[in-house]
Amino acid sequence: MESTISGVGVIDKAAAILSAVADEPLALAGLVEATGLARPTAHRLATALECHGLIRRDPDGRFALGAQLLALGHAASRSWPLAEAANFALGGLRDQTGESAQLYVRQGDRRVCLASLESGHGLRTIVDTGEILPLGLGSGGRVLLEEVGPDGWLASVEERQQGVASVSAPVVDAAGRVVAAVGVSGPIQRLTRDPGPRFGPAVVAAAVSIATDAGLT
Amino acid sequence: MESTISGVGVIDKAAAILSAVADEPLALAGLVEATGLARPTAHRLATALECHGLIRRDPDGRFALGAQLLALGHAASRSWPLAEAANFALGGLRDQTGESAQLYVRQGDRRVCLASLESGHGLRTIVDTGEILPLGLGSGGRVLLEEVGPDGWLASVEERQQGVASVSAPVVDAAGRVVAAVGVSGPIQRLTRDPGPRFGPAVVAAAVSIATDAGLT
DNA sequence: ACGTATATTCCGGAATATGGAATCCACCAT
DNA sequence: ATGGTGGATTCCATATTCCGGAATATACGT
Repeated sequence: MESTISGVGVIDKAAAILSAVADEPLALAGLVEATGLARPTAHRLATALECHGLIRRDPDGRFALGAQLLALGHAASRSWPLAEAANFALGGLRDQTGESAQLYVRQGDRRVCLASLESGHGLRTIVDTGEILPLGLGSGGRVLLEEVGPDGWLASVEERQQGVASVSAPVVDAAGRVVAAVGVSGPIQRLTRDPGPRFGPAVVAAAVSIATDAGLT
Repeated sequence: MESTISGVGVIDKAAAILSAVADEPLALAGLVEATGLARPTAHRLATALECHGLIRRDPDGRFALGAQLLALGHAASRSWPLAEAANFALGGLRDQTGESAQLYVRQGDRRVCLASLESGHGLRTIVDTGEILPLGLGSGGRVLLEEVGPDGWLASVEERQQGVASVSAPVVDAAGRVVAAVGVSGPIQRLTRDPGPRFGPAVVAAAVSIATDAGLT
């Protein structure tokens, strides 16, 4: 029976419960449907998670993500050397380009925003820390899939969102593995339909700077 | 055999691993010491959590909090009606008082910051969303312990941090239970050593407004 | 090349999670 | 009040799953 993905069944189920509940608060019946677990099992695990603050009950009694996850998320970004290093370099990148700058890491078949600084313009792209975006769409995602051009950067225009363009570059570790993607994004009006040549070099420089500052050498 | 606190042993252990790792990245040996688990058990559970992105390995191979926790933390604050309502009311409170404004909820024997807006002053208190503070110290924490004065607010001076004072009020649900604490905080120089009378009414008003907007009636 | 410290895997035994069925509860309509 | 319905919650025997001592592998320093 190799139906367990992590080697520990209970943890697979708990993770399934958390991501089911992450989409929207769910009553027990909804949780059962979303996870495929038996009703007593879903209930037992959800209440167990509730004991540890990973899940809470909303005013209607439905299961929702708990306060402990806020604390852990905060601690997670604090403990990430990459995020510390990035916040400095992203500041420079934003000031230099005048556009919003973000850092993404891969998480399974998606990407998570590790750090984000917003442009001062009224019209700007907004991505929150912790936000999830697809891997295949947008320059940041495709950089994480190792699709990089010969100049070390990759540009995309209206792939993920209408009217938005972006330029990203990989942050690589000593072994050459892509560990993150830095990028700037903004409206086509300012970035134009071919933003690569104009923003690429600055983005690549920021990526190198982040890798150095984070000690990936 | 009542050694299990949530009813599901594996979840207790996984939660212990997460909070151990939240303090600082740990090698397996450190994880064993911090949790009291057997080495193989700690390893198996940690790698299982790693499969789901709740834990990652830092460049030195130690266990640290994973990217999925950022995503879940973000989703958690999104799904919190209280946080939505608070961000509006906190803005008003900050503009009205000129000081930093925060919302806390209780999480076990601590409190977690659900939302935070910072004062425009150069000298100001800074608390991040997701940050953890003690329950017993500071007006916000003590409000969560139901210690409220007759006027509906509570002030504290230099309890938690030197030079800082704060005034907080409880957000109560329909049943009268305290579900959160709103407050303003800032340096004694501006708040004085008796900030209650000056800020209390505005804080109480914000608390009521949050309760209403969040649908707690 | 050797020794040490650490991480990782193995595997039999035993505690633990499982889920069908029964129970309880809140709410609504009669 | 009373019966009925849709949910959540608890029970419990069973088998599955997890546990952890011991063996092994790996990385690192000398």
